[in-house]
Amino acid sequence: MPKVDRRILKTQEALKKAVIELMYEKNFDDITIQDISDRANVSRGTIYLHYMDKYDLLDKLIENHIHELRNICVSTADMDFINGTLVCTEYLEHNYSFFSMMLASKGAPYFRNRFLDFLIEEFRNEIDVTKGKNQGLDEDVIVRFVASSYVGVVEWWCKNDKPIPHHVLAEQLGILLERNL
Amino acid sequence: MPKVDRRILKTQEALKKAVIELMYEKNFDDITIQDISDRANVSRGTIYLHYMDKYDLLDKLIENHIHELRNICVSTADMDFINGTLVCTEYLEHNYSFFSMMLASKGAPYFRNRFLDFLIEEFRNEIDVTKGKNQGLDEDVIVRFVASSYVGVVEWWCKNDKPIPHHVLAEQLGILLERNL
DNA sequence: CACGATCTGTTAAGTAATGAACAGATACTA
DNA sequence: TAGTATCTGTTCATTACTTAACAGATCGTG
Repeated sequence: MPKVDRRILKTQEALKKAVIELMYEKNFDDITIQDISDRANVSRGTIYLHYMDKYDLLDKLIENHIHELRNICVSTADMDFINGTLVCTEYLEHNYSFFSMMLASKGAPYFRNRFLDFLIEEFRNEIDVTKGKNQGLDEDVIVRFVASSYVGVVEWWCKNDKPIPHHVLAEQLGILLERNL
Repeated sequence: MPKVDRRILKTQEALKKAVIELMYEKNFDDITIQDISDRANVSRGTIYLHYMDKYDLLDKLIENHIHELRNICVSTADMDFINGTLVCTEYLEHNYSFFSMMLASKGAPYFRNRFLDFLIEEFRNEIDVTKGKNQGLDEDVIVRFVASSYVGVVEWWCKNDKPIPHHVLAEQLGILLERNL
């Protein structure tokens, strides 16, 4: 790892934080590059040193989180579903402002789909339709079934402002995943 | 005003914030330049672009706040004591982490004295021993009397974790100042 | 429609911050 | 005591960010 300059990390952090904050306040399409640079306290031109435009910035922001989740899946591959999911919900908890904004706000179907695709891809590695409880079922069907329910539950959790602690969420989701995979 | 580069403001902000945070955790003498640069997420060498050493940094930090308080005194010169003091306590409230750290921590007599000197200087402008209720009193005595009591009350307020809202503090201090000046 | 205002994306020149290195100071400890 | 480790203050070349300016796009309003 070539170790990136801390200035790069700082401005990118500031920009991402600014976007999240602004998305709480207005629709993404109504957010201007100037809004973002003002909020992040960064020169407007600097944004273009890192991103093509505001859509690219949002993209990278989303992609980062998906990437992190993917890493978590790799590192928890040998855990059971409850403990593996616990690591995931810890990540959700820790980045709650992002996920709740992306899932609870009306105008963000883009992330929901991106999240769903990621989960489908992950669960496809878990499923085995040649033996066990899912023998004979269609892989596409069962994968889609589980991924959709997972997104739905996380959506519910975010939209309702964390009605249960994240570790309880992990436990319950873990049980349900265990039952279906 | 030549308008300073926002990078300068950002690093100075980060450094000041870092010092305040660290002073909650340990004695100022035990804080190293490295601690500060690490906490502020700034390169160590950068500190020396702005300050001579950590004592200079602390000095400037204190001086900034005294300077702001002085400006407040100028801008409130034509208000009565209650409303004028309200603007001051708003400033205390807004920078509570700084003032409480500086006044409530054991090892910070330096700021207390700096604050006292500032108040003496300010009250000297207010006092008139040639007429009114203080006619015949010694200027040094009355100025010192009022300034000491002011510091004492603010110290009490900080050490006891804001036992009353700042505007109540302002009102009561205003009455007491009115009575003595 | 024309207008003023605002936003965009890009450029250029200047400035601040960076990481890495350095010798010297100070402190711990074996 | 020597040896190790950490901190300091400074330097240097490189990089990222800054401001200011620019023309062109978009938008709402008279």
